[in-house]
Amino acid sequence: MSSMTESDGAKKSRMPADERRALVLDAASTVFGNAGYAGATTDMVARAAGVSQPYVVRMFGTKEQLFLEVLHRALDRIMTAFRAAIAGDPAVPVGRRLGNAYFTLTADRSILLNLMHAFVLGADPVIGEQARCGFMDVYRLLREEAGMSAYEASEFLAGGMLANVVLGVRLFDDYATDPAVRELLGAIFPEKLDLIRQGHPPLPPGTPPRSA
Amino acid sequence: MSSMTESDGAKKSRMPADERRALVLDAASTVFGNAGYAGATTDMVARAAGVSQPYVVRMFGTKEQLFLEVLHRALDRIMTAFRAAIAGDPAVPVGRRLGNAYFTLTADRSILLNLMHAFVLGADPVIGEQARCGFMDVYRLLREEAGMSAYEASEFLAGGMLANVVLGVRLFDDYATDPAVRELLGAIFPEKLDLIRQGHPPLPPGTPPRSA
DNA sequence: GTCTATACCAAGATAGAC
DNA sequence: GTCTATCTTGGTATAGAC
Repeated sequence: MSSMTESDGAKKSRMPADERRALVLDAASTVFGNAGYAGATTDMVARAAGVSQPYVVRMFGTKEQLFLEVLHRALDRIMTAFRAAIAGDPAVPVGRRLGNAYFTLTADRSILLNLMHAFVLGADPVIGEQARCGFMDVYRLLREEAGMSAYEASEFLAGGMLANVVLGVRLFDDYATDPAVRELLGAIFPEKLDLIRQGHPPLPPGTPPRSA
Repeated sequence: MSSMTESDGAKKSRMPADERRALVLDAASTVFGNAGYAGATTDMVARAAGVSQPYVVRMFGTKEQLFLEVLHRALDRIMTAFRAAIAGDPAVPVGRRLGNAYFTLTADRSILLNLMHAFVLGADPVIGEQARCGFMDVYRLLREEAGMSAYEASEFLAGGMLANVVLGVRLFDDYATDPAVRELLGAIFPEKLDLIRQGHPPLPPGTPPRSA
């Protein structure tokens, strides 16, 4: 709870800590998602969040801790979305429900991209450790909570990883020009293609275009 | 050809340019594979290759160009290995042959890891572009040269991406301790597990253990 | 062909004002 | 709670000797 009473109309003024924190975390997710852990700077994050660079460091301690928070939030979102899917309509098969849930997550591509950045940094003593744990947590959820077999779980994960790579490599940018791209996207996201065609999916509403 | 005549017993002395260049490129592949493009430094590469930092810059112009060479070499290795597999024994199905070829590539994990680092950097104007092209080149090879359907190709790619992630996140390090890890690896690399168990595969012979 | 020395800049983090 | 100013480190790249 804050002691402030003035109305905050998206102002530059001060706001409750939790709120600003969430704002910066969102910005960090986007920036890290695009540039990766090492490629991103705390200054990029600050700019994207509209605050000063020292402030983001102050809030999260270090750049590494900030990334870890981004990573954990991403893992949380996935686990939560999957659990909701598992608890969903029993008329449709779990795999299908989970696939839909995953596709929905795609709307904010930074979630999946940060996972990938972490996954590929397994050599890092701290990030790598967290990445391993997170990855296996998802696998265990698939096996134990969703009731998938080892084979089904690995097939599901494989599809997810391909989707992540397709998001990461920005294949959608070439959707219009390259027929092979269209064909591949159609194979990866069956019956989602109509959504994709409408420009809906991995180009989230609130994400400002940002290079490097 | 060099004008030198002295025998080079892994000496610190000068050697033909091509040879040193290949040496540095190998080192760069390892270092970039572990730390990623931004996370790696030209100094790490220099150390790993046993030369001075300015020299690696001199040889390749910039860090970015060095990474691009590493990336292209990785793509080359894959395309070459796949084409060899396609031309292989017609008695065994193509998908099987390609899978085996991919598993063999796994012996030098830096090849696959650098691909992943590049794939997830699609937002980068130059690396991203190369990554997109390389990715689609592989897809087209699968479709046009290997004769796979769009569905088969995407399934194959999905399995490959999962394998890459498993390499990146260093799941093999937990092979002994975590039963879930063993189960998953068994599902991903069927009938390769005996090799894995012997410690053979993604722990290549000549790669010095390197953290960060 | 390869090194040493170094210029130069970018980035993370700290101090302290408001 | 948030900023400005700044210290410090580390990293790319250049100059030039051997």
